[in-house]
Amino acid sequence: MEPAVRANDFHARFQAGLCYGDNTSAAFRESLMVTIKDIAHRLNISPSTVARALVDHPHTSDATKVKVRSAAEDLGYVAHTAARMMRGQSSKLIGLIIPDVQNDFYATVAKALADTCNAQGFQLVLSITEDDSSTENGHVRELASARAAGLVIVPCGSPLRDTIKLLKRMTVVQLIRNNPALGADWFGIDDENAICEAARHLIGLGHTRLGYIGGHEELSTGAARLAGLKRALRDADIDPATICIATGPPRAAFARQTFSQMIADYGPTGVIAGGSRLTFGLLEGISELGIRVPRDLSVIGFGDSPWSRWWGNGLTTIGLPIRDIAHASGALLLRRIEEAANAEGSRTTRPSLAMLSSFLIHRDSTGPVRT
Amino acid sequence: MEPAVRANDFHARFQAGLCYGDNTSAAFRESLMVTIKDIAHRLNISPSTVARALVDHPHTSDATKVKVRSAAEDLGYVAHTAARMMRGQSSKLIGLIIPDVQNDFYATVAKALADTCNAQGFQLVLSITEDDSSTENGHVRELASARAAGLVIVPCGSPLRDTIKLLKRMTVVQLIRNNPALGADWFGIDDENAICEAARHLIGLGHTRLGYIGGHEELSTGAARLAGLKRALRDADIDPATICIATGPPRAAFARQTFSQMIADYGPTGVIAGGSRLTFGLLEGISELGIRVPRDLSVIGFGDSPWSRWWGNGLTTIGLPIRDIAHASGALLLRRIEEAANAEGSRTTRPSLAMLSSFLIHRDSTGPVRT
DNA sequence: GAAATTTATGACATCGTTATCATAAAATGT
DNA sequence: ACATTTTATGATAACGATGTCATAAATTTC
Repeated sequence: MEPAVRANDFHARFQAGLCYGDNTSAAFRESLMVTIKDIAHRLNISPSTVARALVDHPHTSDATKVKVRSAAEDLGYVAHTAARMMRGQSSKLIGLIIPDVQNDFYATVAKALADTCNAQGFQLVLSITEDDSSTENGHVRELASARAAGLVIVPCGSPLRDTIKLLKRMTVVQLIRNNPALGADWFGIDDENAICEAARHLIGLGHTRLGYIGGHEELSTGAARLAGLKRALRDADIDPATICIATGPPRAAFARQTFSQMIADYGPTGVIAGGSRLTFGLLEGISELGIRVPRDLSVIGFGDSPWSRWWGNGLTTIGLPIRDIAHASGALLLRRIEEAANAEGSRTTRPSLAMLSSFLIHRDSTGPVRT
Repeated sequence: MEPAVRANDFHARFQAGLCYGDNTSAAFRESLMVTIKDIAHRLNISPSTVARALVDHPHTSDATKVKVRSAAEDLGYVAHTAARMMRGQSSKLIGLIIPDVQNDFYATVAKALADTCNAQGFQLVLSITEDDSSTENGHVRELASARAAGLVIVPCGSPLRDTIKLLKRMTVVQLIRNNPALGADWFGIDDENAICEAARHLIGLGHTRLGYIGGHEELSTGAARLAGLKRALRDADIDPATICIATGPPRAAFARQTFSQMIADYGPTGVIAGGSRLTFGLLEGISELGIRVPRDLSVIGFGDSPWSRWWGNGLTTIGLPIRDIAHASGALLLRRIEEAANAEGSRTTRPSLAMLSSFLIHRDSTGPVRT
């Protein structure tokens, strides 16, 4: 049915495919290196004056500004960010450290932050960890080395000590997951209530053979979501030991495998995913096994995607105000950056921890239990 | 007189007790500014020696290396990328300029390139244009300013002259869309054949009332895809004037609106989307109008997404070797960067243009025309 | 054991920009 | 017209790391 990606005539074409480029010789590369001194030299004025003219310094005559700007344009001058940065404390870089981008959840965050950065003259450095603490460390180290003005991070379960040490010195906003060791601001979901509500929904439909696939408990989200599940169970007088709870790496593959096993070993009538990537894996598993939803299984996904309503007759999901979180965290980060720049020294305000509510979106992947 | 507070003062202050244990006070911020001189000062050796020890220079004794490393670790030294960059030509930044990230298509590219960069010690700067040439220009300018080592770009329809001027000087690989004015390498899809194959599929099923929603013709992809459509029509002796062809901005909103109108005005029995975001909009339109697929309409999407098979009974799509393209373009970019670094000056190799084939994935959103 | 060689270190200049200060030129006030 | 302010410019010194050179120390060689 679905052919695997063909390694088509790629190589042949790659090597054969040539076109005729007119431009380019030694000159063009050197022209990128046009410096303030070059402009100064050409106009027979001092570098200082050129620098001032370029940044619209008040103590500069309009005539000079015009002259300089025109010469700069002419020579193709492009300011050297690194040299500029040397004088200031920090760069105009903002880091975004997330486990994944191929996911509406994080892609939305990336887009929102990119917008925020863009509007304020920052550049966004995208770092993907895949939840690996060592990769995470590498990214954090590089961002520290680049003197990033700040960063937004979805920290992995147990960051390396070095990572924590570095992050403590930087302007950081945590997203989704909260690691108190960082003492940093946090924007997240009310995870406990999110899962609690979902579980209640299933219980309300008569389901008692429940399955839950969530992220590791070492993740703040993993723990909170699990707590929410247990609260719902307690409230309904269901012994948690009688249902099937699985936690592990928050990846699609884990959910898919776990689900297969869960079906074989336990046979739940309702299942909840405790993460966006886990949702994806769960749906894959359901497709694979050809399970009829909601006839034979009720399903609730975590995080609403644009395609959620196209899954079957619509996937019931836990909707998240992810866009709000992303925008708010970006705005907060910028504020913190400004604070750090102005109030050189002690930070008075304490880390703010903000939690936004989720909202269950009822669609047709959940239904009353069949007897 | 006395220069502003220097980083070297950190130690003096620390010992004078001006910095208190609480990690949220002045101390931690300044400690990020630990410099090679600080290490040198503490060990009573010269900065040069410290620098050499840190980069494992051959002419350095092991004893010194150990001493220096330990002191660096101790003080929490983090190399200052910008300062390092000053001597070399270019930074360790690689730019990725794409219209969008909230899209499997581009998200996959971002992931692949991030991996490639990561493996080679580069950092990925993510720039989102939303197909706006002015935004694009801003991003390119900033990347030039940052002396990015190279960049991968999905150029927008008609880049500003300034953008082209800048790009010509940089190490660039174009993705998907090809702008010959840049004289840069390009990796793309065989767009013409992609759409041609799709159209033939519909025609083969008996459809003659066809709709096509594609990107602007000023986009190289828009033009090629349209050409493919027309070729299929010509081969089947269908006058292009008798079907409904719409081109516009490659956004979901455009496709959604256009589709509504197309249904009202023309009533096609088969429709093809000429872009990944257009596909999304088309599907939205179909949902909105409650059209039964493939009973009343056959649909072919552009670009296969993980959720494509979950749409209805499966969406027939034009599959793209996007991962291959992304990886290959990243690898090529790195090669070009290396070339540019070594062969200081004239570039001998000409821009390569590589085109990969798409593959139609037959699912259940296409069927024979009803009579 | 002296000369030649290798090895380790320090002093200094440099990358491109900008902040500081000093100075020159112009504008203002009396 | 002269003193005073304002305004425009230039010279210089940083920012932090590193490459170049010179020199000191350790090693080898005859």
